[in-house]
Amino acid sequence: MAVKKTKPAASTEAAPEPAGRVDLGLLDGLLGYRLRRAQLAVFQDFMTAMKDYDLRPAQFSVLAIIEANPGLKQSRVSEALGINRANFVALLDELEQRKLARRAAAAGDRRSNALYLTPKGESFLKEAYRHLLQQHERRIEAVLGSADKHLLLSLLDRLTAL
Amino acid sequence: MAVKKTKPAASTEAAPEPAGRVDLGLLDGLLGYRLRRAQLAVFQDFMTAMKDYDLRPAQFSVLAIIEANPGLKQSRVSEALGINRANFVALLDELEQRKLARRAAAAGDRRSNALYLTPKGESFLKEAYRHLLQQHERRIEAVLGSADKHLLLSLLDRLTAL
DNA sequence: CATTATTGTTGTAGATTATAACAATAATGC
DNA sequence: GCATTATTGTTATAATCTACAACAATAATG
Repeated sequence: MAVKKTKPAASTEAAPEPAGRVDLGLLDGLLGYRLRRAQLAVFQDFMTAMKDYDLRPAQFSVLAIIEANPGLKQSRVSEALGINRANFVALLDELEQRKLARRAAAAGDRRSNALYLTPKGESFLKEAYRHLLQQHERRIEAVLGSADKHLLLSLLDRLTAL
Repeated sequence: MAVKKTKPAASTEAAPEPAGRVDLGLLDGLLGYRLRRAQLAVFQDFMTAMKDYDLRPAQFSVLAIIEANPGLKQSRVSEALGINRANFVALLDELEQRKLARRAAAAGDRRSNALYLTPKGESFLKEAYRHLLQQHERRIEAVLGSADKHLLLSLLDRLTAL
C-alpha cells in the first residue's frame, strides 16, 4: 500500500517524535484543571506521609472532627465532611475495628450514635498529626512559605463558597 | 438503666442539639483539606455549567489537549493528562462514538493512533468553552477577581511541583 | 395516637483508578 | 539479518468512591 514511499527525506529536519512538551491549550486557563492537579499532588504527598499509619485523608478527617467535637452524632459528622451517611458507615466501622473511634449511645435519642475517640485513637491522631506536620506540611511550606500558604488558604475558602 | 434521671434541667440553658457549627479541629490548618473542598466546589460548578453539553471535566480535558496538539499519539495524550492508558481507551471510545474525536493511523508507527478532533468536535469544543467562560469562569471571577485568580493559579502551580 | 421525619444500615449501581496480561508492532544488540 | 526487548492499544479485573433506594427502629408532630 505504499505507506513508505522511497523515503521521508525529512522536510525540515522533522523532529522524530518526542516533540517536546504538550500544549495544554484551553486547559491552561481553567482554574478547575490547575486546582485538580495541585490537589492530587498534595493528596499524594499526604498519603506518602501517612503510609506508615495506614491512614487515608478521609479517615484522618473523621478522626479530626470527632476529636474536636466529642459526642457529636454520627449523622452530623458525616454531614460536616460532606460524606454520604450511607458511605460513612463502613468508614466508621473500620475506625472502630481498629479501636480508634467508638460508637456510644446518644443521650436522649436511641436512634443516634454519639462518636468518640478511644484513648488509643487520641494518641494515634496526635502522633499522626505530629508526623504530618514534620513531613507533609513541611514540604508544602518549603515551596510556598508560610505567608503564601495562608494567602492560598483564604483564596481557596472564597472558592468553596461558590 | 437510668439514662434520663429526673430531668436534665439544663445546666446553662443547654442548647438542645443543633449546637451551632462543627469545629474542624486539626483539619482547619491542613492545606489538603481546604484544597479538596475548593476543588469539589469548582468541579461541581463546572459540571453544572456543562450539563447541557454532557461533558465531564475529564472529557473536556481530552478534547482540549487534542485540539491544541492535533495528531498527538494516544499514549501521549493520556500521559499528559495523567490518565492511565488502559482507562483512556473507554474515555476516547465515547468521544469517538459521539463523533467529537477520531483515531487515525500514525505516520511511521502502525501500533499508534494519532488523535484528531472532527469538525464537529472542533465547533463543539469551541461552543462549550465559550459557555464555560460565560457561566463557570464568570462565577469564579465574581468571587476572586481577575488579579486574585491569577495569583491563585501561580500558587497552585507551585504545589503541583511538590 | 396516627402520621410524618430522622437515623443508622444494607444493598446496589455507576464512576474512577490501578494492575496484569496479550497481540501487534517497533527498536535494539549482536 | 535476526533474536530479544520495549512500546502501544486493548481487554479484563479488582479496589475504591460516590450516589440512591429501601428498611427497621425511633423520634417528632398535629
